[in-house]
Amino acid sequence: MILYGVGTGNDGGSTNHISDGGGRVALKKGPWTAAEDEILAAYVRENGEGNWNALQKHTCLARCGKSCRLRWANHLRPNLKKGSFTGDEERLIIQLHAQLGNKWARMAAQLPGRTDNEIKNYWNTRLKRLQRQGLPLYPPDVIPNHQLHPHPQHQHQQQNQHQQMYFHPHSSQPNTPSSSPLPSPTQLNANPSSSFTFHTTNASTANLLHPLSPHTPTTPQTPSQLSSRPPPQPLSSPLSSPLNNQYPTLPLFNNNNNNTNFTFPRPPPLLQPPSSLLARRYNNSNTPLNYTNRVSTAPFSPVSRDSYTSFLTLPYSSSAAPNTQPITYHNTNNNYSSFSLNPSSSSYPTTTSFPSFLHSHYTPNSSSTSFHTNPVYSMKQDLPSNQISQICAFNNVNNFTDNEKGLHRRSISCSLLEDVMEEAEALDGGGGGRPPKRRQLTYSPLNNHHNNNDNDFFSVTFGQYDSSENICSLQDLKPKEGETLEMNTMQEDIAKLLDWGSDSGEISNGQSSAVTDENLVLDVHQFASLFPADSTPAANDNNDNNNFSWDDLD
DNA sequence: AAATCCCCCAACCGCAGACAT
DNA sequence: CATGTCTGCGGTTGGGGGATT
Repeated sequence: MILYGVGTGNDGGSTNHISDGGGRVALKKGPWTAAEDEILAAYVRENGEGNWNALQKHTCLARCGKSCRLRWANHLRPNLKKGSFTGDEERLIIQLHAQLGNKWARMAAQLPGRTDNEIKNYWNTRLKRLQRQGLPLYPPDVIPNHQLHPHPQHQHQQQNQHQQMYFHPHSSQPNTPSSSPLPSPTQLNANPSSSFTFHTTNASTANLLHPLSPHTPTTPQTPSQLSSRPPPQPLSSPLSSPLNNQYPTLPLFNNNNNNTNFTFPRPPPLLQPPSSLLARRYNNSNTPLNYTNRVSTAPFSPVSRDSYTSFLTLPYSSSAAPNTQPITYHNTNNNYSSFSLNPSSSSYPTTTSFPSFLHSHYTPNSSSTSFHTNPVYSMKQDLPSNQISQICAFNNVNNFTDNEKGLHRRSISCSLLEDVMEEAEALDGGGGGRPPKRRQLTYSPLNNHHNNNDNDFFSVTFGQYDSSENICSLQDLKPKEGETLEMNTMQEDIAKLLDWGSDSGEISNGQSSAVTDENLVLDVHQFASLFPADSTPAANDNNDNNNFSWDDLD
């Protein structure tokens, strides 16, 4: 293993050293650079999520696996929403916190595009503010779960939470809509195609609250949980028995009305299970990932993931793409959800279902390219660094032929269908213990990568896009047998550029997602140094094709 | 203008569970 | 079954930057 000395310590980041066989690898800590983001994003596109430690081993990225996972999950993965929480989201967070407590990951599962870290930060900030103001954490209508159902094993924790929740209960103001720190309980957007509506009618509340949300923690979420957790409760009020504390009734902000509708964007259904179920064990070997030991694509592969989330995250995809063919959502008798997928190509999520932030920059065009001149640079001014990679990927897609796009779509369709089938198996099998191993589809155009780079969609994250001979694949960043000398040189270059980027290109405050123009350009140039333009004719082909060129960055 | 306070948020750390060997 | 590894989660920290003094 080659030691990449990328951590200089003078960029705000520090280094760790881990033992790696015969040598020690300097692992960088601290803020991420745009160059590192690109490497990470390219790797995930190529190999899917998981194997975070392998990432460190097989790329030039001198980051520990945990750091990579965090960076991907919080900043780079597709369809992340950025910016402040909306009123609806804030309401939902409060509601979920009352129900779940500090289960940030579960809360994040209910808030498409939001990360647990975001929610946690939001809540902690809010907590401090309300404590300082002496206001209660919850509106009077929201009764925290643990207050409804104290459990002996958690009394200590509950007591602490109680103290948090009502820091100065006697000084709190009445939570009128104007005085409450919480958003007023106005009706949310009740687009029937993209929202749930809660009819919180007394005793039936729990039965509505709970089953409607496939990710509600007391609902079995995974096949393994199906067997290990109690089945959904029958249609009776949880209040009917003091022993039944599983499904609390939550008045949902307005108990003046016995029939209050509460609507919020529908969370992704079971098709987007907790990553803890699916992201595990992609590759436990120390050998470089390849296409034979890779786990099937959906839903964590870069291909399926993009389409998957944009496709299924209805509140966003539907608004961004009114013409997108609908998928039918079934709330089945057993309170689990399923989808009906139209296997026809017309129902496949095309670029029209891309996140809205892309639409301002990216115009789907079946025959030619768009925003190809300085795709990264031109986008960056409006987008945080975590979206740059997506732009690049979409940019790439737009450079492919219709045939290639067709292959791409079929691949994703296979992935989606694969998931549906798998989910059906899981639900049907019930009680089967562990979820079945994810099927490895026998055909996927992605499996042709090692044979034909022309189909290498997502490996082309940076560099030139339409030259089949010079595609800058992440594969090229991996040490290959017989390429030791060359790769060493490349890795040294990367190490240098990262080191150098740390010294000069990275913004000083370490807020890695806020990449400055200079920083980004420098980072791109750093990559340009790895892929000399003179070896890639297309790179200099700054002409009719509008192909990306390093020269364009100047 | 300088100092201080506070908010925000990215990233790290430790722990626990799942899984492989 | 024991052990090691990997991953995810929740708690915490620390720096940047705006607001306030």
